[in-house]
Amino acid sequence: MHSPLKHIAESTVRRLSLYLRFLEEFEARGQSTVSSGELARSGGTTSAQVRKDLSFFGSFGKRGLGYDVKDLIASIREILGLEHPWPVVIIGAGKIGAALAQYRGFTSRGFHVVGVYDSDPAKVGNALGALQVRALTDLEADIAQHHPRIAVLAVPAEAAQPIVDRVVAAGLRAILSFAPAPLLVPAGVTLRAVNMATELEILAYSLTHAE
Amino acid sequence: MHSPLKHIAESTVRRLSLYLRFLEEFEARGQSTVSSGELARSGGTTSAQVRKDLSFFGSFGKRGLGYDVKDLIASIREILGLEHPWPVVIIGAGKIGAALAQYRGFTSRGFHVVGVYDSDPAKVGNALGALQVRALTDLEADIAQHHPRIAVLAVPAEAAQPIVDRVVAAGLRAILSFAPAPLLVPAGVTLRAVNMATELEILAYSLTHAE
DNA sequence: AGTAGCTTGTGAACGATTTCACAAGCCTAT
DNA sequence: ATAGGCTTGTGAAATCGTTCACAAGCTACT
Ligand SMILES: NC(=O)c1ccc[n+]([C@@H]2O[C@H](COP(=O)([O-])OP(=O)(O)OC[C@H]3O[C@@H](n4cnc5c(N)ncnc54)[C@H](O)[C@@H]3O)[C@@H](O)[C@H]2O)c1
Ligand SMILES: NC(=O)c1ccc[n+]([C@@H]2O[C@H](COP(=O)([O-])OP(=O)(O)OC[C@H]3O[C@@H](n4cnc5c(N)ncnc54)[C@H](O)[C@@H]3O)[C@@H](O)[C@H]2O)c1
Repeated sequence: MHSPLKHIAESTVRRLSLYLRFLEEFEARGQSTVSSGELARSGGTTSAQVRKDLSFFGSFGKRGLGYDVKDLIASIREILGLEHPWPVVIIGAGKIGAALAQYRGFTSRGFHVVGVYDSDPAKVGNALGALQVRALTDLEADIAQHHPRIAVLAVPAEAAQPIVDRVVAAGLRAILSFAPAPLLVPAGVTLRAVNMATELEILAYSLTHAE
Repeated sequence: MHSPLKHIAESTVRRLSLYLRFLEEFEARGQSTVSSGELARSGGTTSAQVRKDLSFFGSFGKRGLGYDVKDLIASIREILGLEHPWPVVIIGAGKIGAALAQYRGFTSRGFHVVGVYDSDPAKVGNALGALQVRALTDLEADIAQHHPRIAVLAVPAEAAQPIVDRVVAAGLRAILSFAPAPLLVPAGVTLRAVNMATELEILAYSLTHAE
């Protein structure tokens, strides 16, 4: 695998994550090799796209044969940085925060929720699966102790920016926010925002402008 | 507003949704006009981008002055198709389905949840805010009666494709899926998939490859 | 009425991403 | 050992999306 000096497009990284999912399905079905064409068909893209995406990081296939499923899984996991687990904190133990805290789809992919925090004393101590909601005041001390690498924000929009500032001050460098609020982070911190109303609005647009 | 014969990029539609949110904040603060530059600053983009995005749909501003906040809100709402409410069904009343069913951020933007469905008899009848979970067997009859336009899927991955087939057969043409499964829809149906593990994996990639 | 100061709307330039197309390479069969 | 059939890896071309840069147009002021 070369070290990618070039900047890699987000769309490429997103597709690698998709390929990984399909490869795991191929593996579960006992298929030992896969061609770029098969992978493309599962992912709704083209074989050239699959090969180009991989080519940014190295050369993983055998001409005439395709890719070894297990090897390619290992390679993509390494590219994405998934060879080791990522500890995650969730801030906001409301409806969506509670759902995320108990989501097995995170754990199974190596994202371990090490803490869930809420500012509401009525929520503190509640059990969420194996976890207990902790007081927001414990956040900094817990971060110093457990070194989570990613923060997931599930607080109301107006509470989001102060929380971002706190987790950044505490040393976190990656944030996934579900709050529909514009958030500012300093350079060097990656922020991703999932906005579900926007997703529905894109669907509304597509229905409105369908022929 | 011209009828956009040209295909509009998804990134443009997504930004329009964002602009709408900021415009509503400007309106709430009593600001009556806004320039493309101000809008750009809120949205983390450039003034040229804002103007270009709008220009695909017509000409909404006044040179030297900017945009009238109320007028632009109305125009963007019309572009996105938000002048009328959109009835939505949610399928799967588990943790994430329940959170979505009670999410006020949908209702406030014109997406009305008219039904929540689950195949588990133990869940049927449960209250979710003002709604009651209904049996999956009621789905087709309810769709015929209430004509929802959008289906939100919050069922386990392996249940997702059959549900997609059912809602498509029942006439729905837009689906938002939270299930991490590759889904096929016929031409003419828009499917969007939100994959939270992928979001975290993109963050893991960015942390892994940070200098 | 004319000027100064802003801001829009938009072709054209640029940059990024996707698609094309094919040489290179591997496997099997003869 | 060679041929045939496949599939990769990758420059080059094409397409798509963003940014630039400026003429056109509005308001306010004199
Ligand atoms: N419910 C959904 O389906 C959904 C979907 C998309 C986005 N969201 C967004 O996610 C966020 C949470 O939504 P929800 O439905 O879970 O709301 P909720 O009211 O159920 O939960 C919010 C939680 O955050 C806690 N909180 C408030 N301020 C806090 C702070 N400063 N620090 C820590 N915790 C704090 C509250 O005590 C509460 O427990 C909102 O921004 C919402 O817009 C929700
Ligand atoms: N919990 C999360 O935070 C989260 C986040 C992202 C994605 N997801 C995905 O969303 C989906 C639901 O997750 P969840 O955590 O809510 O799981 P869950 O087990 O709490 O809920 C799933 C619900 O779907 C119902 N169901 C199963 N088969 C069905 C069918 N054929 N028709 C209708 N209902 C059916 C079940 O009875 C259950 O109530 C899963 O695909 C999951 O991967 C969940």
